[in-house]
Amino acid sequence: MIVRTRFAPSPTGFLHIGGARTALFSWAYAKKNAGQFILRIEDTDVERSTPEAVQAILDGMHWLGLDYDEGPFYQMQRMDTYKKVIQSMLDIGTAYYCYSSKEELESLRESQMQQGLKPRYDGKWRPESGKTLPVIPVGISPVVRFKNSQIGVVAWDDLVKGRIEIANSELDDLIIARADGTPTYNFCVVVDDFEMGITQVIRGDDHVNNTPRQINMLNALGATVPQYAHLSMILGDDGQKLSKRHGAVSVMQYHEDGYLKEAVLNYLARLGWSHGDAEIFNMQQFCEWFDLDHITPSAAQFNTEKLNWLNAHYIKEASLDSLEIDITNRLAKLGLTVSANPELKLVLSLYRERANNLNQLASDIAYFYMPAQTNPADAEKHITAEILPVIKALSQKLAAIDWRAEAIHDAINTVVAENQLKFPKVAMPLRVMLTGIAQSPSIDQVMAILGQKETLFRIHKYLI
RNA sequence: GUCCCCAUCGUCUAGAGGCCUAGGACACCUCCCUUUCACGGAGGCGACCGGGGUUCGAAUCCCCGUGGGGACGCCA
Repeated sequence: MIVRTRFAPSPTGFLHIGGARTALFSWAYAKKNAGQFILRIEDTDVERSTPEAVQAILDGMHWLGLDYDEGPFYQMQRMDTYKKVIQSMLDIGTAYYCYSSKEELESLRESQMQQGLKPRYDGKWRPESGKTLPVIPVGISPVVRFKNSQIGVVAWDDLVKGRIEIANSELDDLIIARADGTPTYNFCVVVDDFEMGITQVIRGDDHVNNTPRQINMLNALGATVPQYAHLSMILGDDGQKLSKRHGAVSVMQYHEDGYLKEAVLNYLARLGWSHGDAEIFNMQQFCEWFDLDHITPSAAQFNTEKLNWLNAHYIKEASLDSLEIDITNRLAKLGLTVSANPELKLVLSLYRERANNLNQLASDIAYFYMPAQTNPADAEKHITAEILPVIKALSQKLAAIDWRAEAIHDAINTVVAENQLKFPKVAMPLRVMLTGIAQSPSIDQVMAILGQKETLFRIHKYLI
Protein backbone atom coordinates (compact mmCIF):
# COMPACT_ATOMS: atom_id res chain seq x y z
CA MET A 1 0.00 0.00 0.00
CA ILE A 2 1.24 3.43 -0.88
CA VAL A 3 2.17 5.62 2.04
CA ARG A 4 0.10 8.76 2.43
CA THR A 5 0.80 11.20 5.23
CA ARG A 6 -0.69 14.57 5.94
CA PHE A 7 -0.03 17.77 7.80
CA ALA A 8 -3.25 19.27 9.13
CA PRO A 9 -2.73 22.61 10.83
CA SER A 10 -5.51 24.85 11.98
CA PRO A 11 -5.09 28.37 10.67
CA THR A 12 -5.34 30.17 13.96
CA GLY A 13 -1.78 31.45 13.94
CA PHE A 14 1.56 31.21 12.18
CA LEU A 15 3.50 28.03 11.57
CA HIS A 16 5.58 27.61 14.70
CA ILE A 17 8.54 25.40 15.39
CA GLY A 18 6.49 22.48 16.70
CA GLY A 19 4.17 22.49 13.72
CA ALA A 20 7.10 22.79 11.38
CA ARG A 21 8.70 19.70 12.87
CA THR A 22 5.47 17.75 12.58
CA ALA A 23 5.21 18.81 8.96
CA LEU A 24 8.86 17.95 8.35
CA PHE A 25 8.51 14.46 9.80
CA SER A 26 5.31 13.75 7.87
CA TRP A 27 6.90 15.05 4.71
CA ALA A 28 10.08 13.04 5.22
CA TYR A 29 8.15 9.88 5.97
CA ALA A 30 6.29 10.18 2.70
CA LYS A 31 9.50 10.89 0.80
CA LYS A 32 11.33 8.02 2.44
CA ASN A 33 8.60 5.61 1.45
CA ALA A 34 8.00 7.03 -2.01
CA GLY A 35 4.58 8.04 -0.80
CA GLN A 36 2.50 11.19 -0.89
CA PHE A 37 2.30 14.10 1.45
CA ILE A 38 -0.96 16.00 1.78
CA LEU A 39 -1.64 19.42 3.20
CA ARG A 40 -5.02 19.95 4.79
CA ILE A 41 -6.15 23.15 6.43
CA GLU A 42 -8.44 22.48 9.38
CA ASP A 43 -10.43 25.67 9.41
CA THR A 44 -13.70 24.54 10.91
CA ASP A 45 -13.28 26.92 13.81
CA VAL A 46 -14.74 29.88 11.98
CA GLU A 47 -14.23 32.14 14.96
CA ARG A 48 -10.49 31.80 15.06
CA SER A 49 -9.41 30.79 11.59
CA THR A 50 -8.07 33.60 9.43
CA PRO A 51 -6.88 33.87 5.85
CA GLU A 52 -3.73 35.56 7.15
CA ALA A 53 -2.92 32.49 9.20
CA VAL A 54 -3.49 30.25 6.19
CA GLN A 55 -1.05 32.37 4.24
CA ALA A 56 1.45 32.35 7.09
CA ILE A 57 1.38 28.56 7.18
CA LEU A 58 1.79 28.33 3.43
CA ASP A 59 4.67 30.80 3.57
CA GLY A 60 6.38 28.89 6.33
CA MET A 61 6.14 25.60 4.47
CA HIS A 62 7.32 27.19 1.29
CA TRP A 63 10.35 28.73 2.95
CA LEU A 64 11.32 25.38 4.41
CA GLY A 65 10.75 23.66 1.11
CA LEU A 66 8.10 21.30 2.44
CA ASP A 67 6.22 20.68 -0.76
CA TYR A 68 3.03 18.68 -0.81
CA ASP A 69 1.66 16.31 -3.41
CA GLU A 70 -1.97 17.12 -2.74
CA GLY A 71 -3.80 20.07 -1.31
CA PRO A 72 -4.10 22.37 0.34
CA PHE A 73 -7.55 21.04 1.12
CA TYR A 74 -9.80 23.28 3.15
CA GLN A 75 -12.27 21.60 5.45
CA MET A 76 -14.73 24.47 5.14
CA GLN A 77 -15.04 23.53 1.48
CA ARG A 78 -15.94 19.97 2.37
CA MET A 79 -19.05 20.68 4.39
CA ASP A 80 -21.32 18.74 2.09
CA THR A 81 -19.29 15.61 2.60
CA TYR A 82 -19.30 15.92 6.37
CA LYS A 83 -23.01 16.59 6.49
CA LYS A 84 -23.72 13.58 4.36
CA VAL A 85 -21.71 11.35 6.63
CA ILE A 86 -23.38 12.77 9.72
CA GLN A 87 -26.80 12.13 8.24
CA SER A 88 -25.90 8.56 7.45
CA MET A 89 -24.66 8.04 10.99
CA LEU A 90 -27.88 9.49 12.32
CA ASP A 91 -29.76 7.12 10.03
CA ILE A 92 -28.01 4.00 11.17
CA GLY A 93 -27.93 5.07 14.80
CA THR A 94 -24.21 5.57 15.41
CA ALA A 95 -24.96 9.20 16.12
CA TYR A 96 -27.85 10.98 17.79
CA TYR A 97 -29.25 14.42 18.55
CA CYS A 98 -28.59 15.91 21.94
CA TYR A 99 -30.64 18.84 23.29
CA SER A 100 -28.64 19.56 26.42
CA SER A 101 -27.80 23.23 26.61
CA LYS A 102 -24.32 24.63 27.06
CA GLU A 103 -25.27 25.86 30.52
CA GLU A 104 -26.60 22.48 31.51
CA LEU A 105 -23.37 20.86 30.35
CA GLU A 106 -21.30 23.44 32.14
CA SER A 107 -22.87 22.83 35.51
CA LEU A 108 -22.65 19.09 34.94
CA ARG A 109 -18.93 19.44 34.36
CA GLU A 110 -18.48 21.50 37.48
CA SER A 111 -20.23 19.09 39.78
CA GLN A 112 -18.31 16.17 38.30
CA MET A 113 -15.03 17.94 38.86
CA GLN A 114 -15.99 18.65 42.44
CA GLN A 115 -16.70 14.99 43.03
CA GLY A 116 -13.29 14.15 41.65
CA LEU A 117 -14.72 12.60 38.55
CA LYS A 118 -13.59 13.02 34.99
CA PRO A 119 -15.91 15.56 33.43
CA ARG A 120 -17.96 13.99 30.70
CA TYR A 121 -21.36 13.96 29.04
CA ASP A 122 -23.92 12.06 31.10
CA GLY A 123 -25.69 10.41 28.20
CA LYS A 124 -28.99 12.11 28.83
CA TRP A 125 -30.05 12.02 25.19
CA ARG A 126 -28.27 8.82 24.28
CA PRO A 127 -30.81 6.42 22.83
CA GLU A 128 -30.79 3.04 24.46
CA SER A 129 -33.14 0.15 23.92
CA GLY A 130 -35.87 0.27 26.53
CA LYS A 131 -34.91 3.82 27.54
CA THR A 132 -37.38 6.67 27.30
CA LEU A 133 -35.76 9.87 26.09
CA PRO A 134 -36.72 13.22 27.63
CA VAL A 135 -39.25 15.39 25.89
CA ILE A 136 -37.60 17.47 23.18
CA PRO A 137 -37.45 21.06 24.38
CA VAL A 138 -38.66 23.81 22.10
CA GLY A 139 -36.38 26.51 20.79
CA ILE A 140 -33.16 24.53 21.18
CA SER A 141 -31.28 23.38 18.13
CA PRO A 142 -29.58 20.12 18.95
CA VAL A 143 -25.99 19.07 18.51
CA VAL A 144 -25.12 15.69 17.10
CA ARG A 145 -23.18 13.28 19.26
CA PHE A 146 -21.30 10.16 18.34
CA LYS A 147 -22.62 7.10 20.12
CA ASN A 148 -19.46 5.68 21.59
CA SER A 149 -19.25 2.13 22.81
CA GLN A 150 -19.32 1.95 26.60
CA ILE A 151 -17.63 -1.38 27.04
CA GLY A 152 -14.27 -2.80 26.12
CA VAL A 153 -11.06 -0.98 25.28
CA VAL A 154 -9.66 0.85 22.31
CA ALA A 155 -6.03 0.10 21.62
CA TRP A 156 -3.46 0.94 19.02
CA ASP A 157 0.24 0.43 18.57
CA ASP A 158 1.54 3.93 18.45
CA LEU A 159 4.55 4.13 16.17
CA VAL A 160 6.48 6.21 18.64
CA LYS A 161 4.92 5.52 22.02
CA GLY A 162 4.15 1.85 21.72
CA ARG A 163 0.88 0.21 22.63
CA ILE A 164 -1.71 2.47 24.19
CA GLU A 165 -4.98 1.15 25.57
CA ILE A 166 -7.88 3.18 26.80
CA ALA A 167 -11.11 1.86 28.29
CA ASN A 168 -14.22 2.92 26.43
CA SER A 169 -15.69 3.71 29.82
CA GLU A 170 -13.27 6.63 29.91
CA LEU A 171 -14.73 8.08 26.76
CA ASP A 172 -18.00 9.94 26.44
CA ASP A 173 -20.20 10.74 23.49
CA LEU A 174 -18.44 13.60 21.81
CA ILE A 175 -20.13 16.25 19.74
CA ILE A 176 -19.57 15.79 16.02
CA ALA A 177 -21.83 18.60 14.80
CA ARG A 178 -22.50 21.89 16.51
CA ALA A 179 -25.93 23.36 17.01
CA ASP A 180 -25.45 25.37 13.83
CA GLY A 181 -24.80 22.17 11.95
CA THR A 182 -21.08 22.63 11.38
CA PRO A 183 -19.00 19.55 12.08
CA THR A 184 -16.30 19.57 14.75
CA TYR A 185 -12.62 18.79 14.59
CA ASN A 186 -12.59 15.18 15.74
CA PHE A 187 -15.19 14.29 13.20
CA CYS A 188 -13.69 16.09 10.23
CA VAL A 189 -10.32 14.54 10.93
CA VAL A 190 -11.85 11.11 10.85
CA VAL A 191 -13.75 11.66 7.62
CA ASP A 192 -10.77 13.27 5.93
CA ASP A 193 -8.14 10.81 7.07
CA PHE A 194 -10.46 8.10 5.80
CA GLU A 195 -11.42 9.66 2.47
CA MET A 196 -7.93 10.91 1.76
CA GLY A 197 -6.55 7.47 2.36
CA ILE A 198 -4.09 8.53 5.03
CA THR A 199 -1.96 5.57 6.07
CA GLN A 200 0.16 7.15 8.83
CA VAL A 201 -1.04 9.96 10.99
CA ILE A 202 1.98 11.80 12.35
CA ARG A 203 0.96 14.55 14.75
CA GLY A 204 1.65 16.17 18.10
CA ASP A 205 1.02 14.09 21.18
CA ASP A 206 -1.59 16.49 22.43
CA HIS A 207 -3.79 14.40 20.15
CA VAL A 208 -3.19 11.12 21.95
CA ASN A 209 -6.41 11.52 23.87
CA ASN A 210 -8.38 12.10 20.69
CA THR A 211 -7.10 8.96 19.07
CA PRO A 212 -9.35 6.41 20.76
CA ARG A 213 -12.44 8.43 19.87
CA GLN A 214 -11.26 8.78 16.31
CA ILE A 215 -10.59 5.06 16.06
CA ASN A 216 -14.08 4.32 17.32
CA MET A 217 -15.59 6.63 14.73
CA LEU A 218 -13.44 5.17 11.99
CA ASN A 219 -14.75 1.76 12.96
CA ALA A 220 -18.31 3.02 13.01
CA LEU A 221 -17.76 4.25 9.48
CA GLY A 222 -16.31 0.94 8.43
CA ALA A 223 -13.01 2.62 7.61
CA THR A 224 -9.53 1.24 7.88
CA VAL A 225 -7.73 2.67 10.85
CA PRO A 226 -4.45 4.36 9.93
CA GLN A 227 -1.29 3.95 11.96
CA TYR A 228 -0.56 6.70 14.44
CA ALA A 229 2.71 8.29 15.45
CA HIS A 230 2.49 10.84 18.23
CA LEU A 231 5.36 13.26 18.53
CA SER A 232 6.25 14.76 21.86
CA MET A 233 6.22 18.45 22.26
CA ILE A 234 9.05 20.90 21.90
CA LEU A 235 9.84 22.98 24.95
CA GLY A 236 11.29 26.47 24.87
CA ASP A 237 14.94 27.29 25.44
CA ASP A 238 14.11 27.74 29.11
CA GLY A 239 12.42 24.36 29.44
CA GLN A 240 9.00 25.95 29.56
CA LYS A 241 6.09 25.03 27.40
CA LEU A 242 5.82 27.03 24.22
CA SER A 243 2.68 29.09 23.90
CA LYS A 244 1.48 32.19 22.16
CA ARG A 245 2.31 34.13 25.27
CA HIS A 246 5.62 32.46 25.85
CA GLY A 247 8.34 31.74 23.35
CA ALA A 248 6.38 30.42 20.39
CA VAL A 249 7.66 32.12 17.30
CA SER A 250 6.88 31.73 13.66
CA VAL A 251 9.36 29.77 11.57
CA MET A 252 9.49 32.84 9.38
CA GLN A 253 10.88 34.69 12.36
CA TYR A 254 13.96 32.50 12.10
CA HIS A 255 14.36 33.71 8.57
CA GLU A 256 14.03 37.27 9.79
CA ASP A 257 16.47 36.57 12.58
CA GLY A 258 19.23 35.49 10.24
CA TYR A 259 18.91 31.74 10.05
CA LEU A 260 19.32 29.67 6.93
CA LYS A 261 16.51 27.25 6.26
CA GLU A 262 19.06 24.44 5.97
CA ALA A 263 20.08 25.07 9.56
CA VAL A 264 16.52 25.21 10.85
CA LEU A 265 15.60 22.04 9.00
CA ASN A 266 18.66 20.13 10.17
CA TYR A 267 18.12 21.32 13.71
CA LEU A 268 14.46 20.34 13.72
CA ALA A 269 15.26 16.94 12.26
CA ARG A 270 17.57 16.22 15.19
CA LEU A 271 15.04 17.36 17.75
CA GLY A 272 13.45 14.10 18.78
CA TRP A 273 14.92 11.98 16.04
CA SER A 274 18.38 10.57 15.55
CA HIS A 275 20.45 8.46 13.25
CA GLY A 276 23.31 7.19 15.38
CA ASP A 277 25.85 9.96 15.81
CA ALA A 278 24.87 11.89 12.70
CA GLU A 279 24.48 15.58 13.45
CA ILE A 280 24.91 17.36 10.16
CA PHE A 281 22.98 16.18 7.14
CA ASN A 282 20.95 17.65 4.33
CA MET A 283 17.33 16.95 3.54
CA GLN A 284 18.11 14.40 0.89
CA GLN A 285 20.09 12.43 3.43
CA PHE A 286 17.39 12.94 6.00
CA CYS A 287 14.71 11.57 3.72
CA GLU A 288 16.80 8.47 3.11
CA TRP A 289 17.44 7.90 6.79
CA PHE A 290 14.19 8.97 8.35
CA ASP A 291 12.16 6.40 10.24
CA LEU A 292 9.65 6.37 13.03
CA ASP A 293 11.65 3.87 15.10
CA HIS A 294 14.19 6.43 16.17
CA ILE A 295 11.89 9.10 17.44
CA THR A 296 12.22 9.86 21.14
CA PRO A 297 8.98 9.63 23.06
CA SER A 298 10.01 12.31 25.53
CA ALA A 299 9.75 16.06 25.14
CA ALA A 300 12.70 17.99 23.72
CA GLN A 301 14.00 21.36 24.77
CA PHE A 302 14.90 23.82 22.08
CA ASN A 303 18.53 24.90 22.16
CA THR A 304 19.36 28.08 20.29
CA GLU A 305 23.11 27.58 20.81
CA LYS A 306 23.05 24.41 18.80
CA LEU A 307 20.94 26.00 16.11
CA ASN A 308 23.54 28.75 15.93
CA TRP A 309 26.28 26.19 15.48
CA LEU A 310 24.39 24.57 12.61
CA ASN A 311 23.69 27.95 11.12
CA ALA A 312 27.42 28.73 11.15
CA HIS A 313 28.04 25.47 9.38
CA TYR A 314 25.50 26.15 6.65
CA ILE A 315 26.69 29.71 6.18
CA LYS A 316 30.11 28.26 5.41
CA GLU A 317 28.58 25.78 3.02
CA ALA A 318 26.21 28.13 1.24
CA SER A 319 26.98 29.16 -2.30
CA LEU A 320 28.40 32.63 -2.64
CA ASP A 321 25.66 33.45 -5.09
CA SER A 322 22.85 32.74 -2.67
CA LEU A 323 24.69 34.41 0.18
CA GLU A 324 25.18 37.49 -1.94
CA ILE A 325 21.46 37.77 -2.62
CA ASP A 326 20.54 37.20 0.99
CA ILE A 327 23.07 39.62 2.44
CA THR A 328 22.26 42.28 -0.12
CA ASN A 329 18.67 42.16 1.14
CA ARG A 330 19.70 42.32 4.74
CA LEU A 331 22.02 45.26 4.06
CA ALA A 332 19.15 46.98 2.30
CA LYS A 333 17.13 46.60 5.48
CA LEU A 334 19.95 48.41 7.26
CA GLY A 335 19.55 51.14 4.69
CA LEU A 336 22.65 50.25 2.73
CA THR A 337 23.09 49.82 -0.97
CA VAL A 338 25.82 47.45 -2.00
CA SER A 339 28.17 49.14 -4.42
CA ALA A 340 30.26 47.33 -7.00
CA ASN A 341 33.34 48.13 -5.00
CA PRO A 342 34.29 46.33 -2.94
CA GLU A 343 32.77 43.29 -4.49
CA LEU A 344 30.33 41.72 -2.03
CA LYS A 345 31.36 38.18 -2.81
CA LEU A 346 34.94 38.99 -1.89
CA VAL A 347 33.81 40.52 1.37
CA LEU A 348 31.62 37.51 2.11
CA SER A 349 34.33 34.99 1.43
CA LEU A 350 36.47 36.83 3.94
CA TYR A 351 33.73 36.98 6.58
CA ARG A 352 31.52 33.92 6.23
CA GLU A 353 33.91 31.67 8.17
CA ARG A 354 33.37 33.64 11.30
CA ALA A 355 29.61 34.16 11.15
CA ASN A 356 26.85 32.14 12.72
CA ASN A 357 24.04 34.46 11.78
CA LEU A 358 23.15 36.26 8.57
CA ASN A 359 22.04 39.48 10.24
CA GLN A 360 25.25 39.51 12.21
CA LEU A 361 27.19 38.87 9.04
CA ALA A 362 25.43 41.75 7.31
CA SER A 363 26.11 44.20 10.09
CA ASP A 364 29.70 42.98 10.44
CA ILE A 365 30.48 43.87 6.86
CA ALA A 366 28.40 47.04 6.71
CA TYR A 367 31.54 49.17 7.14
CA PHE A 368 32.62 48.26 3.63
CA TYR A 369 29.67 50.21 2.29
CA MET A 370 29.44 53.06 4.72
CA PRO A 371 31.75 55.05 6.98
CA ALA A 372 33.02 52.93 9.85
CA GLN A 373 31.18 53.43 13.11
CA THR A 374 34.01 53.90 15.54
CA ASN A 375 33.78 52.25 18.91
CA PRO A 376 35.14 54.91 21.32
CA ALA A 377 36.59 52.43 23.79
CA ASP A 378 38.48 50.58 21.05
CA ALA A 379 39.70 53.84 19.56
CA GLU A 380 40.95 55.11 22.88
CA LYS A 381 42.72 51.89 23.62
CA HIS A 382 44.48 51.37 20.30
CA ILE A 383 44.80 54.71 18.55
CA THR A 384 47.35 56.28 20.82
CA ALA A 385 49.41 59.41 20.35
CA GLU A 386 52.59 57.34 20.22
CA ILE A 387 51.41 55.16 17.37
CA LEU A 388 50.10 57.92 15.12
CA PRO A 389 53.52 58.82 13.66
CA VAL A 390 54.07 55.15 12.86
CA ILE A 391 50.74 54.97 11.09
CA LYS A 392 51.61 58.10 9.19
CA ALA A 393 54.85 56.56 8.00
CA LEU A 394 52.93 53.46 7.03
CA SER A 395 50.35 55.40 5.08
CA GLN A 396 53.09 56.94 2.98
CA LYS A 397 54.41 53.50 2.16
CA LEU A 398 50.93 52.23 1.42
CA ALA A 399 50.31 55.01 -1.03
CA ALA A 400 53.14 53.74 -3.15
CA ILE A 401 52.60 50.00 -3.29
CA ASP A 402 50.94 47.55 -5.60
CA TRP A 403 47.61 46.96 -3.78
CA ARG A 404 47.69 43.28 -2.89
CA ALA A 405 47.41 41.65 0.54
CA GLU A 406 50.99 40.37 0.43
CA ALA A 407 52.40 43.76 -0.45
CA ILE A 408 50.31 45.38 2.24
CA HIS A 409 51.51 42.84 4.73
CA ASP A 410 55.11 43.54 3.76
CA ALA A 411 54.59 47.26 4.15
CA ILE A 412 53.20 46.83 7.64
CA ASN A 413 56.02 44.48 8.53
CA THR A 414 58.59 46.96 7.37
CA VAL A 415 57.15 49.71 9.51
CA VAL A 416 56.85 47.34 12.44
CA ALA A 417 60.52 46.42 12.11
CA GLU A 418 61.70 49.98 11.62
CA ASN A 419 60.03 51.00 14.85
CA GLN A 420 60.93 47.82 16.73
CA LEU A 421 57.31 47.09 17.50
CA LYS A 422 55.15 44.01 17.56
CA PHE A 423 52.76 43.45 14.68
CA PRO A 424 49.53 43.96 16.67
CA LYS A 425 50.77 47.32 17.85
CA VAL A 426 50.22 48.57 14.30
CA ALA A 427 47.48 46.21 13.20
CA MET A 428 45.10 47.08 16.00
CA PRO A 429 44.92 50.83 15.39
CA LEU A 430 44.51 50.10 11.70
CA ARG A 431 41.60 47.83 12.49
CA VAL A 432 39.84 50.47 14.49
CA MET A 433 40.48 53.15 11.89
CA LEU A 434 39.23 51.04 9.04
CA THR A 435 36.47 48.92 10.56
CA GLY A 436 35.57 50.91 13.65
CA ILE A 437 36.17 48.02 16.03
CA ALA A 438 39.02 45.91 17.34
CA GLN A 439 37.96 42.63 15.75
CA SER A 440 38.26 41.79 12.10
CA PRO A 441 39.83 39.25 9.79
CA SER A 442 43.48 39.63 8.78
CA ILE A 443 44.03 43.35 8.51
CA ASP A 444 46.01 43.08 5.27
CA GLN A 445 43.14 41.21 3.65
CA VAL A 446 40.62 43.70 4.94
CA MET A 447 42.71 46.49 3.43
CA ALA A 448 43.14 44.66 0.16
CA ILE A 449 39.40 44.38 -0.24
CA LEU A 450 38.55 47.81 1.09
CA GLY A 451 40.76 49.29 -1.62
CA GLN A 452 43.73 51.60 -1.59
CA LYS A 453 41.87 54.83 -1.91
CA GLU A 454 39.30 54.11 0.77
CA THR A 455 41.91 52.67 3.12
CA LEU A 456 44.11 55.74 2.91
CA PHE A 457 41.09 57.98 3.23
CA ARG A 458 40.00 56.33 6.45
CA ILE A 459 43.52 56.39 7.86
CA HIS A 460 44.09 60.03 7.00
CA LYS A 461 41.05 61.09 8.97
CA TYR A 462 43.06 60.18 12.06
CA LEU A 463 46.26 61.88 10.96
CA ILE A 464 45.15 65.45 10.68
C1' G B 1 -9.56 15.28 40.60
C1' U B 2 -9.74 11.34 36.56
C1' C B 3 -7.32 9.15 32.40
C1' C B 4 -3.01 8.93 29.29
C1' C B 5 2.19 9.73 28.36
C1' C B 6 7.33 10.61 29.67
C1' A B 7 12.23 10.09 32.62
C1' U B 8 20.63 8.82 30.11
C1' C B 9 25.74 14.64 30.93
C1' G B 10 23.28 21.84 31.64
C1' U B 11 20.89 20.82 26.42
C1' C B 12 19.93 17.41 21.93
C1' U B 13 20.78 12.42 21.86
C1' A B 14 23.34 6.92 21.07
C1' G B 15 21.81 2.67 23.64
C1' A B 16 16.75 -3.29 21.47
C1' G B 17 20.11 -7.83 28.62
C1' G B 18 26.62 -8.87 28.30
C1' C B 19 30.09 -4.79 22.90
C1' C B 20 29.00 0.44 28.75
C1' U B 21 35.03 1.92 32.59
C1' A B 22 27.72 4.55 29.23
C1' G B 23 29.35 6.88 22.99
C1' G B 24 28.55 11.49 19.91
C1' A B 25 27.03 16.74 19.33
C1' C B 26 26.03 21.86 21.36
C1' A B 27 27.58 24.74 25.49
C1' C B 28 31.58 25.29 29.08
C1' C B 29 37.06 24.89 30.52
C1' U B 30 42.39 24.17 29.02
C1' C B 31 46.00 24.07 25.35
C1' C B 32 47.58 24.66 20.10
C1' C B 33 47.20 27.78 15.65
C1' U B 34 47.49 33.30 15.41
C1' U B 35 47.78 39.79 13.62
C1' U B 36 42.77 41.12 17.34
C1' C B 37 38.11 38.50 17.44
C1' A B 38 36.34 34.38 15.33
C1' C B 39 37.21 29.78 12.53
C1' G B 40 39.93 25.31 12.91
C1' G B 41 42.74 21.36 15.73
C1' A B 42 43.85 18.53 20.40
C1' G B 43 42.35 17.49 25.27
C1' G B 44 39.07 18.03 29.66
C1' C B 45 34.59 18.55 32.81
C1' G B 46 29.93 16.18 32.78
C1' A B 47 24.41 11.68 33.02
C1' C B 48 21.56 6.20 33.39
C1' C B 49 15.41 9.99 39.05
C1' G B 50 14.73 6.61 43.68
C1' G B 51 13.42 1.77 45.60
C1' G B 52 12.25 -3.11 44.87
C1' G B 53 12.18 -7.34 41.75
C1' U B 54 13.41 -10.85 37.15
C1' U B 55 18.33 -12.67 35.51
C1' C B 56 24.66 -15.66 36.00
C1' G B 57 24.36 -10.46 34.26
C1' A B 58 19.95 -4.48 33.76
C1' A B 59 20.76 2.18 31.35
C1' U B 60 18.00 -1.62 28.77
C1' C B 61 12.57 -6.14 31.19
C1' C B 62 8.56 -5.90 35.38
C1' C B 63 6.34 -3.43 39.78
C1' C B 64 5.99 0.67 43.15
C1' G B 65 7.30 5.52 44.30
C1' U B 66 8.91 10.49 42.86
C1' G B 67 9.14 14.22 39.41
C1' G B 68 7.52 16.36 34.74
C1' G B 69 3.96 16.80 30.80
C1' G B 70 -0.64 16.18 28.15
C1' A B 71 -5.92 15.54 27.85
C1' C B 72 -10.67 16.00 29.99
C1' G B 73 -14.70 22.24 24.86
C1' C B 74 -20.73 23.15 20.51
C1' C B 75 -11.01 24.66 19.99
C1' A B 76 -7.97 22.24 16.84
